[in-house]
Amino acid sequence: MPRYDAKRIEPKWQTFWDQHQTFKLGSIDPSKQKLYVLDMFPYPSGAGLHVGHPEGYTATDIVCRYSRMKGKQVLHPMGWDAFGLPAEEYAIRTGTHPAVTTAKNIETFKRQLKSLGFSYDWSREFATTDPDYYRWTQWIFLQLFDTWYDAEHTWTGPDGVTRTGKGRPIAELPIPADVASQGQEAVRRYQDKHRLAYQHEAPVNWCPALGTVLANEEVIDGKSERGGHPVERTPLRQWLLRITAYGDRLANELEDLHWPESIKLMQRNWIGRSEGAEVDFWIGGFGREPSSSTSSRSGGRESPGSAATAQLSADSRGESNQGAHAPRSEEFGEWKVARAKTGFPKEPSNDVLRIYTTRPDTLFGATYMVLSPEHPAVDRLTTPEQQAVVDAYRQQAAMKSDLDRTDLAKDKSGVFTGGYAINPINGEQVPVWIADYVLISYGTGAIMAVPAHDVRDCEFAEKYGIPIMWVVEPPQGYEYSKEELTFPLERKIDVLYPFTGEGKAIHSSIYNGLKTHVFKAKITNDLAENGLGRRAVNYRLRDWLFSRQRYWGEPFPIWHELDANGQPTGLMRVDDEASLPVRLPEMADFKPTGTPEPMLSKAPADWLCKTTVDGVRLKRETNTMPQWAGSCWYYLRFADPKNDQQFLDPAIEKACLPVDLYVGGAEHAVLHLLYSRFWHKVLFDRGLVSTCEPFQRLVNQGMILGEVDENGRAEKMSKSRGNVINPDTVVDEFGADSLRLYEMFMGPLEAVKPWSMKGVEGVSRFLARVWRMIADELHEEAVRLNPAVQDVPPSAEQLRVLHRTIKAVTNDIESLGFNTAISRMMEFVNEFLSSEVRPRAVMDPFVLLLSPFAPHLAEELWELLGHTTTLAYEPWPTWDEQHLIETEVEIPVQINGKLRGKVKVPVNADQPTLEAAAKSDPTVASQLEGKTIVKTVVIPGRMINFVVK
RNA sequence: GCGAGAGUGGCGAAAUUGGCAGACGCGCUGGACUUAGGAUCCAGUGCCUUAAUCGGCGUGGGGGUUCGACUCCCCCCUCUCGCACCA
Repeated sequence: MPRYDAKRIEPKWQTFWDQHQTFKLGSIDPSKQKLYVLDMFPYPSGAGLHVGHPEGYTATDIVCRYSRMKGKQVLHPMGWDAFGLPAEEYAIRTGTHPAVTTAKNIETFKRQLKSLGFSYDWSREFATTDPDYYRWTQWIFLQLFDTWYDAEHTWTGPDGVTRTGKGRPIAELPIPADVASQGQEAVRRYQDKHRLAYQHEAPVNWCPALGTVLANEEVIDGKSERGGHPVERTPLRQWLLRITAYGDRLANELEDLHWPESIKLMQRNWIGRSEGAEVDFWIGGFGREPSSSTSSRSGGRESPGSAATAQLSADSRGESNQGAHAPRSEEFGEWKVARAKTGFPKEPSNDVLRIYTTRPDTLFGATYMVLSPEHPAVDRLTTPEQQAVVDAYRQQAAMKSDLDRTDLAKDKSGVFTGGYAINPINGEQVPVWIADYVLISYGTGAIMAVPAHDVRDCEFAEKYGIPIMWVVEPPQGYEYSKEELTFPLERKIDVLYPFTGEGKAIHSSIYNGLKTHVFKAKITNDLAENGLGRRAVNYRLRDWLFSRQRYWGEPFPIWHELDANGQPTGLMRVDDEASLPVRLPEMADFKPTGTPEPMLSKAPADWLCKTTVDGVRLKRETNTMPQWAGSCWYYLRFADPKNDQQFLDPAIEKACLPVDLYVGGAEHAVLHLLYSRFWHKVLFDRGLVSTCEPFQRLVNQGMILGEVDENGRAEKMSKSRGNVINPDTVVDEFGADSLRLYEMFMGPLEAVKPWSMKGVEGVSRFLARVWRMIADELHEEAVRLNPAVQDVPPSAEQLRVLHRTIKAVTNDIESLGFNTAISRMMEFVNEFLSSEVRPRAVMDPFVLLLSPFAPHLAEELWELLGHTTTLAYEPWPTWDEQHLIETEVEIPVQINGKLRGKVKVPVNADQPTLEAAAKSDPTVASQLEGKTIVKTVVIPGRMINFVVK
């Protein structure tokens, strides 16, 4: 009994909290302050809890327990992100239904979390796989399906900021007259094209072994992240969510969030907004008069500023080709005149190639164009002579995954289509190539190539002997250093390299001499005025591929209409709200179909098909949603988890949201955290939530590495390295309080830190010392107070130590500096263990300070100190500066900035007193001997410095 | 390559606005109590020098600002993370 015994104490209090529902949050009182503290809920894997989980969970638990004692209403829930591939993979191997595996894993996780004493309100627990939850996931999908993005709509948000662009009900989508005139079906198809949730056919990463498409981030080096199976590119009709519509708002509204700058930056980069211009290059009725070849051009390589480039000035080049292509030049002139009248069309017409560029100021340097191999104009442009190579190249490109295509270690490749286009700014003919370094999914899928001022274009032009034309003069003093030729990676281009910076325009006709940024604005304007171009914004962000061919995910609440032959018409119906959830059908066979046909296509016919009352045959959508769907909105449901009338009561939403503190790993920086923000904004636009952003403050806990090895290095924990620490064994050996305290004591929450079992022992010893400070360890039979704990008034020094500790611990918790908070409590204990008398008036508040960190031990000691209720809602101790005042302080004495001694002086000693005291110090005196004091710097109560010669 | 962050004892780490570098813990050394110690307690512990003081050197390296720099400025090195043909 006498020793500190976590095994006895911890289950006792865990049972107590359960039975008393100590941490259940009832209805919210709007007059009291609320605090919503959220952990990223775990995927309940078969491996059980990892020591990384309790790191963030302990941090939030400390904040919650502290905040409750400060009188706040704390919402602190926990649940399970339980859909996903691992359970389904396990089902394929063993035949165990994913629901069974999932339930078992949740049970393990819950037992483990409970054993750590976290103060979750377990009455709010749910899993994303619960039909009562995914019912509303499906419902939110229907909201996305029912929404279109009105990019013109201007409105003012709750923050007073005026924004442009808002999601609106599809019923409010204006239908163009020509569509409306074609009847109801045309209108429906038009609407379907504008929904935030839409279907689109595109090449995707298809993994036959896993039987599903994968997101780009789930594919590594052309193989699946899970299992290392090959991934193919296959065009498939898939569901996409129009996240790109929200690109601007997702980027801009990061600004005011209390998030780590690195995460904000990652999101901005991921969204990748760029500004530039779209420009139409004229191709006319191409194919009639293929140009002889590029060799007719002055195909030599020019160096910057050489005579060769001057000779290729816009005018002379125009003339040199005049003869060979006179008819086309005339037509071009006519086209240009027409364009000036009609303006720049919304969609590119068939007689142009529309390109996107961020450097319209380099238009005069465009010596060729590149289309992505999938570009629809390739067929029209390709000449008969080039048809074979073009076809071969396109086929080869189609086989490559995105990752293969973007692999920098590979050479650039491409083929000439035989076709030419005319540069609208100078009437020059430029050859049109196809190359897979141009992606169909970005911009317009076509570029103007300016090898003099773009690294990639330069490499390509070098390889294929395409002329290079300098149109930007680098600023004075710019050095054409050879090293900058390095691209990609270690490969050198040793002839010429591009200048990609800003400078002054050359060889650019009337624009010569303009600075880059001025030129950009001016030419964009000029192009727009002549209907040849327009300002444009692009994003690296792609629409979110939202469907998977797995079983273990949310079914879509969507039906496809079938025609008389049983073929889909492309028209859809939705399940009405009352019929949700669309439950997963029971299935016995989890083997992948082996084709891109979704698993659910093997579902029973009564689930798959039905006929409407008006006789239309319908077939269910058989894709399921990705795992991210459930985690996109779980933080909302926690506020109102049992509501079976709506996904979230608006009054409760206003009272509980947004999340005030969100803690989790940085690995979700551009996935979950971006997807959630997107959904939240859609829900906001549709009036379903009242804030623009879901997570006010975000903190990323740092990864916990394995123990430092003999080389002084620490590596990631992994099964293969055999350095994984199981929280269960730590709890078993040292107790939950020790594990919690250790994980907080290791270092700053956000830092990457190595594990140390010795360190756990250390904090465990500290807790034993706390126990000994208050409990009587010498008494063998019963738990008793240590005789040193007495009902006597504390000394001034004891009060000083107490109040210093209260102040430090309070401030440290506020700033999430848990490691230093713990060290302050250690100092307190070191102090009082050597004290014969430990006044109860000092021990009581100390136990309260300790309670957020080591709640089991604290409750036990609180009881031992004679209290009869839980300390969970005891007022947090406050400090009084009065007690912190010291009468005497030790002041460092420096000579020329070097510490030479220390003197004790009264705290309010004036400068002369201080100087005299300092000079009386023997060491200082001897150092000053024979020297002149030139200056004396005194910071009262801080330090004194003699400057001597 | 681009972007972000970080380099402090043997190890994990502390250090308000520039003001005593190394709090706290681990480890180590010596001692006490012990049949025993992986329990507990006491003392010491940045490095060099010293019997001990004194002294000298110390926050990745080099320069600078200042009475005074882990902290601010410039250059360089190393490590970690993220992105990686987005025109």
